[in-house]
Formats: sequence, structure tokens, C-alpha cells
Amino acid sequence: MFTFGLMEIELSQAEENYLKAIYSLFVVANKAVSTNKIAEKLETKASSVTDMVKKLSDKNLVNYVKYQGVSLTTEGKEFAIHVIRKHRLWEVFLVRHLGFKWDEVHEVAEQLEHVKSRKLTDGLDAFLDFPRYDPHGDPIPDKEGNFIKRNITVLSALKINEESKIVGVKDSSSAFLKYLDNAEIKLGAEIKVLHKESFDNSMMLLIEGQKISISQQISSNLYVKQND
Amino acid sequence: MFTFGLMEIELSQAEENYLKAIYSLFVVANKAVSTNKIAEKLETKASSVTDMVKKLSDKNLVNYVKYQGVSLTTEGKEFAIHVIRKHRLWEVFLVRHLGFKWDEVHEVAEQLEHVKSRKLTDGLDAFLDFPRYDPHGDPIPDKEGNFIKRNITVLSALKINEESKIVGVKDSSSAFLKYLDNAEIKLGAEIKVLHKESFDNSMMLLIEGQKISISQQISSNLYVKQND
DNA sequence: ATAAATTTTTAGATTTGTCTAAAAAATATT
DNA sequence: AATATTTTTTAGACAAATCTAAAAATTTAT
Ligand SMILES: [Mn+2]
Ligand SMILES: [Mn+2]
Ligand SMILES: [Mn+2]
Ligand SMILES: [Mn+2]
Repeated sequence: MFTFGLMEIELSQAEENYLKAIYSLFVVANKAVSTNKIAEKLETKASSVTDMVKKLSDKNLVNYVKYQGVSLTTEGKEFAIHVIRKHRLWEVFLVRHLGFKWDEVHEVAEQLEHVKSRKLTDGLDAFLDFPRYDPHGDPIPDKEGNFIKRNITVLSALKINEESKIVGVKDSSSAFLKYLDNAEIKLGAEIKVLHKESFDNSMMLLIEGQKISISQQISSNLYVKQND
Repeated sequence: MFTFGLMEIELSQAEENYLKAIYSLFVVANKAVSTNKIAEKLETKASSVTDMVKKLSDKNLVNYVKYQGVSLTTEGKEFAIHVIRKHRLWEVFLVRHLGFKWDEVHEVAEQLEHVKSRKLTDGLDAFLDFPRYDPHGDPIPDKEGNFIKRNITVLSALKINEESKIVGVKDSSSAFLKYLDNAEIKLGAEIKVLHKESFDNSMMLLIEGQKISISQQISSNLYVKQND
């Protein structure tokens, strides 16, 4: 339950990007994040990360012990989630109102997420009618920083005959998203696993009545929600 | 007739702000702009301006001769107008769709104007249905950089019994805009000059049927278009 | 338990944009 | 025309964010 309380301090774009990176790496690893991983994610050098992490630590936004990785403090997490909120709201706006495709929004949202104005963010949220998911199926934090934690699985983990709905993408690279567009695989599509090929782990699916085969590369990057 | 042609180079926010400042100072002065004036406008020091102006000169965006002031090159002007286009389009968006008042938009537009994406700018323009003026009555350049050059006068210059329409504000400070809101003076209002007080240069006006008196401070900061 | 490999940090440099204080040039005053 | 004032530029410093190369710590392999 975050309240985005003590956010008088203004962070630089670089600082915001670091917090966001640390947040998302922590979510998957579930333990303190290494400087190397952060460097890789932000396409920078580990030495730069060490410097920045020290600065964020001085500002009480991360917990950092030399050689032992980085994690976010409560306040750091609030900031990270707030930036993610802005990023995803802008993505919704771009797709819904400006004719962007879901593979075109990332770079622009990466810039827009750093614009500082409470009124802007909350106004945009209201204008969009408080969307709960972004174009890639990722949940959008509300103004208090709360967001839905869904019970999702990766498609490749489903067993034969299980039915589910596509709700998100793990990889949101332009290449993967374009592949999905081409194959007419959309979020919201109902699917059923017809067959799993043990040789290459490819899957035969029934998507909205259509029978198609997808490689493991694909199935392991699609999130599904199992029908109850 | 600008075509926004050679804009492969990416400018920093600081560079963009300098170009915009030089542009608007040049428009009023109509001659090379001094480093001091630029410093004042950008709330920085003249020595910083000298440094930046040298850099912009190296990039062929400004004409600069030591001790003789600064003017924009064709390319510099293109950039400046493009930033102004973005600034004003965002202002329209904020007022029309996010519930901002005209005195609240400037600071946020100041940030949004630096977001780099052709598709975003042109998409926003289309979404807003190609607005020709921003909330303060300033013309919005189109994607080619062309904009309406209107035949406007300052209200204080009108003579008794002349009729005209309020079309813009010279001062767009929050204080002035709030005063106008309070006095219910809006863009588009039809006015007639009833009387000019020679003692303090105040004016008695008929605005949309209402009789009101305004000081010269006010009348010299309102743009009007005379009825033909 | 040592040695080798990998990861992380430090040291020192660079770029961008800013500042203060001093020098130089331009402008105004006598 | 000489002097005083104002404007503009230069010189040197600093903070932010980055880099490379070297040192230190940790982890892995023998
Ligand atoms: Mn970003
Ligand atoms: Mn997304
Ligand atoms: Mn700006
Ligand atoms: Mn405006």
C-alpha cells in the first residue's frame, strides 16, 4: 500500500531510469541485484552503476552494501512504481489516441515517463478512464501505487487440453510484437493446447478457432491466464 | 516556407531552450540578440550564454560574431519553430483534454516540448484536429513550420469607439491570466472602446455587453484584432 | 586450500552545462 | 578625446553522468 507520500525531491532522468531498472530486475530475481545486471539492462558500464548506486544510497532510495548488490528502499520503490505508472499510461494514450502500434510505443514512453507533473499524470489517467493494463498486458499502478497482481503463467508451461487466455507478453521487443501481429496472435485471444512436440518443445494451439503451431521461443514469451 | 528538412541531429533540452529564447527575442527586437538578453530570458548568466552560443554556432544553428549578438540560421529557426510547435500543441492538449487552466499549462509544456518523436508530434496534431492557435491565442506552426501571421494590435492602441475582438495575450504569466479569468475577460470576446482616461491611460470598455474599466497595464498586454 | 576466473570497485579522465571573478571590448559621459 | 560605465568574453572551477584501465574482492575450479 504505497501512498507516494514524500516525493518532494526531484530525481534526474538517469536516477529514475536506474530505479526502474533495479525494480524490474528485483521483481524477477527476488534478491539483491548486481551492478553488472543493472549495467546490462541500462546498456552502461558496471563502474557507472557503482557510482550511481552510491548516490541513490545517499538519498535513501536504495540499500547498497559493497559487493552485495542493490535493493530498493520503500521510498525508492514508490518512485520506481510511479515512473512505471507514467510509462504505461503514456503507452495506452499513444495506442488508443495517436495511432501507435504496440511495438512503436516503448521509445517514446521512455521519454514521456520523465515528465514531472502530478496533475498531468492523474489527468491522463482520468482521460484514459483509469486503464488497468497497458498495451502489452502489464498492469498500471493507480495513483496510490497499487496494482493488480495477477495469477499468470507462461504459455509454454500449459499442459495438453488446458484452455486459457493470452493476457500479456514477456518479451516486448519490437521484433517479437511484430511476429505476433503477423501471426494474428492478440491479447485476449482464447487458446487451447492441442499438442506438445517433445522433440523441439513446439506447441500446436487452437487460437480463436484457428489451428497454429508455435515454437518454444514464442510460447515461453507469452503470458496466459488459465480459465477457471 | 520551412520544411523541417535536415533534422537528423538531436539537440539537448538546453540547446532547444536557447534556440527558442533566441527566436522569441529576435521576433520582438528584429535584430541580433545580446547575450545579456538571452541570459535574462533563460534565468542564467551571460557567461553561460556565450559558451552555449559558441556551441550552437559550431553546429550552424546560430550566427554569432563576438560582441555583436546572435541570430538564428535557417536551420536554427527551423528547430526553434519545431519546438514552439510542440509546446503549443501540448498546451492545447492539456487544456482541452486534461482539465488544465490556461495559466497552468506552461511549466508542463516546457517539459513536453522536448520529447523527440515525429510520429508523436504529428499524431498529437491530428488528434487535436490541427488546431491553429494555442490557449493563449498564439499561432501553432504546422508540420512544415508555417503559421499564420495575424494583423494584431495591442488593445491600448485602439481609439475611442473602435470595435475589435480579443485574440491573444502578450503577457502569459499565471498572475495576469488569473486576473483575466477573474474579470471574465476571455479570448474571442467582442469589445468596444468607450472612453480613454488621459490621466492614467485607463480604458472604459464594453466587453460582451458588460461595461468595465481596465488599467493600461492590462490593455497593453491584450492583443486584439480589429473588426473590418 | 590454492590458484584461476569473474565480478565489483576505485582512480582518473571526459563531456555537458553551469557558475564566479577577472579581463577585454564597447558604449556613454564629461 | 579621455575617462567612466556597462556589456561581453575568458579563465578556471564544479556537479552530473559517463567512460577506460587497474586494483580489490568474491566466486569457481582444481
Ligand atoms: Mn526512461
Ligand atoms: Mn508496456
Ligand atoms: Mn523547455
Ligand atoms: Mn502558449
